[in-house]
Amino acid sequence: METINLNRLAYFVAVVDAGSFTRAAARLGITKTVVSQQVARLEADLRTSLLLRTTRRVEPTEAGRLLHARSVIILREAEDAFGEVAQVTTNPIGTLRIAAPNDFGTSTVAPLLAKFCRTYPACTVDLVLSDAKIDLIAHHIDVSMRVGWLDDSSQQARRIGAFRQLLVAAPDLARTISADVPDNLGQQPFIANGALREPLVWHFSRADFDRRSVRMRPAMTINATPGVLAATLAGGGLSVLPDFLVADPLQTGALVQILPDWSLPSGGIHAVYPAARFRPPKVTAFVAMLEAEVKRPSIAPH
Amino acid sequence: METINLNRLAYFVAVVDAGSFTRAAARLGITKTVVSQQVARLEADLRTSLLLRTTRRVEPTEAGRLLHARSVIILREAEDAFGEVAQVTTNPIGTLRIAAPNDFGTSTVAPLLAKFCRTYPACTVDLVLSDAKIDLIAHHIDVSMRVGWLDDSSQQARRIGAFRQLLVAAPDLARTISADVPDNLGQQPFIANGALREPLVWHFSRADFDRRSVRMRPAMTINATPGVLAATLAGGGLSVLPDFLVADPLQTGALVQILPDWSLPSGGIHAVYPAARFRPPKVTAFVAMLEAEVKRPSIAPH
DNA sequence: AACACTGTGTGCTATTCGCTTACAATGGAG
DNA sequence: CTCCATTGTAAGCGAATAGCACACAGTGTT
Repeated sequence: METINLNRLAYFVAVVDAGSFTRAAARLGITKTVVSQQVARLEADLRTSLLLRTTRRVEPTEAGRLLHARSVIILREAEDAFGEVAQVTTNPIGTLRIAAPNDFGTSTVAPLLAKFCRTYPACTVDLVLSDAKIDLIAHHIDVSMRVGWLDDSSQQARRIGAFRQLLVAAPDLARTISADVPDNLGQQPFIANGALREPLVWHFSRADFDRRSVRMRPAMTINATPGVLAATLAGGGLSVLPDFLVADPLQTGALVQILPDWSLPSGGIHAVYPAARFRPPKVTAFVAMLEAEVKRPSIAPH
Repeated sequence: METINLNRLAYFVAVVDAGSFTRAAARLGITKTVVSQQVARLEADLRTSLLLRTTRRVEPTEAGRLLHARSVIILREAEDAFGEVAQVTTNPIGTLRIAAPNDFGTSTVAPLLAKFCRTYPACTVDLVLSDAKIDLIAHHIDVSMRVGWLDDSSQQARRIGAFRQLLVAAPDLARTISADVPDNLGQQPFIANGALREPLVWHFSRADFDRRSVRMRPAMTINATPGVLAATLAGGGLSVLPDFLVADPLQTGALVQILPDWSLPSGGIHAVYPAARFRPPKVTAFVAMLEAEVKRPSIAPH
């Protein structure tokens, strides 16, 4: 069957409800000519007279009454549907699926979710922790947190903060290190992070001009950052860890920063969105909250 | 709120159902370009992304899933509504409201209704008997039977038959009338029909050239034709009655035709429709059946 | 009988629909 | 890893449609 123009239903219903083409046109904000024409076309499409017109009165035929009753329902449902969509597009509401790497997700994102759910009670959150790069669209991810360095990607991303990488060790081990330049660090036991692209070579810099590259000697390799942290806390060796993971241990003294005058390359914290024309408010709200959290002084670069 | 183009819902739903713009376009019989554009406009209207597109996969967003679920319902309801209307427009179905004058309605229309309802079981009939000319539209009349002579009217009419007017009397009275020309009929007792425009002056004609006009002398005036018939059967006088009313009495001998060589003006039997572009099949079916009935030899002009 | 008002027919313009062509992106095959 | 088929989108174009202003015929009221 050929498809029928649904928009004309609204015109037709308006005429029946108003009991007049003129009033319907006024209500719709268009000319009565158009209303007359559109209804006539609807009748032509259906090959039915829907309205019997006098210059004085407009009465629906049996078919007209029938169609009117059903069209009213249809139009109200459509309006409801659009209203519901409008809710989603204007308010933070619905299910927010966040992807994050295990370390950052556990240390920073997960603690924030409680506050987020409290602030936006209409939102439900799904946090998907995974260090693998997953297909945002296939997994219905609204926003993916990426920590480190973005490879070229067509997806839309926004840098919401940065993190420093800190060379740390347990206090007992740290005491044995007296050097104030990175050159000889290769002799120290090092816990390599197998999740990084280049876990062993580190580029130190100081005061914008002093640069040293050091190749570490791995005492052990662990392929997940939280594992590296645990081994480091246990005194297994030096390691390079992001600030957001070691902020607490450093404050409590469970870890000590080695060579604090030297810095390692900083990485970015990014929110990556699937390619979409419009961003749902739930996503914007969450990213804003996370950005504020990330920029809190406790883990901000000094 | 501004109105949203409902037609685009069909495009959007087709894409979600097909899981691909290309397949949706094929199914809709249009180009994928159009589908892409229409969905994009729908998204612009709603200021929401409904679909996340890859060249490989199309996934609906949360808003998209929401809208899809509701749109499917809306579209199916619309299709149902159109189907129901199509029923009414293609089959004799629904309520048929017929207006007819008391005499013709009682003598001819009413007896036919049983057959009509049997032939078209999906039809219900409302027969409105009234000698007054009523507003077809205001009373939701589908077809009005008019017997006699149509005055100028903008409404659509169709002549489905004719009737003769017969000068009749009860047999006892008829025996006292020996004249074979109408000239002296004015001396006979006459039962005038007050429902006619000119109840007393009658124009007789014979053989295409012999014409006489006679003014009758009313022994009584009755303003409803069935009453005139009753009084005539009782021997109250001569009267002029339509053939469809006196067919039976003439056959049984309860009435006798006076001056059978002379004819009185014939009138038409008309079906008058309210002004409408399309005629419902129930109306067409009824008028056809009535026309066949009217043209049956028993009451056809000789 | 004059009049206000209704719905419709008629030109006319702006927007939209739909097609063809061209192109960037993506995932699979070799 | 490269080639290639396929997908969705952009651009340009012609046709159909929506919408307007205007004029007009019919109808009920004053």
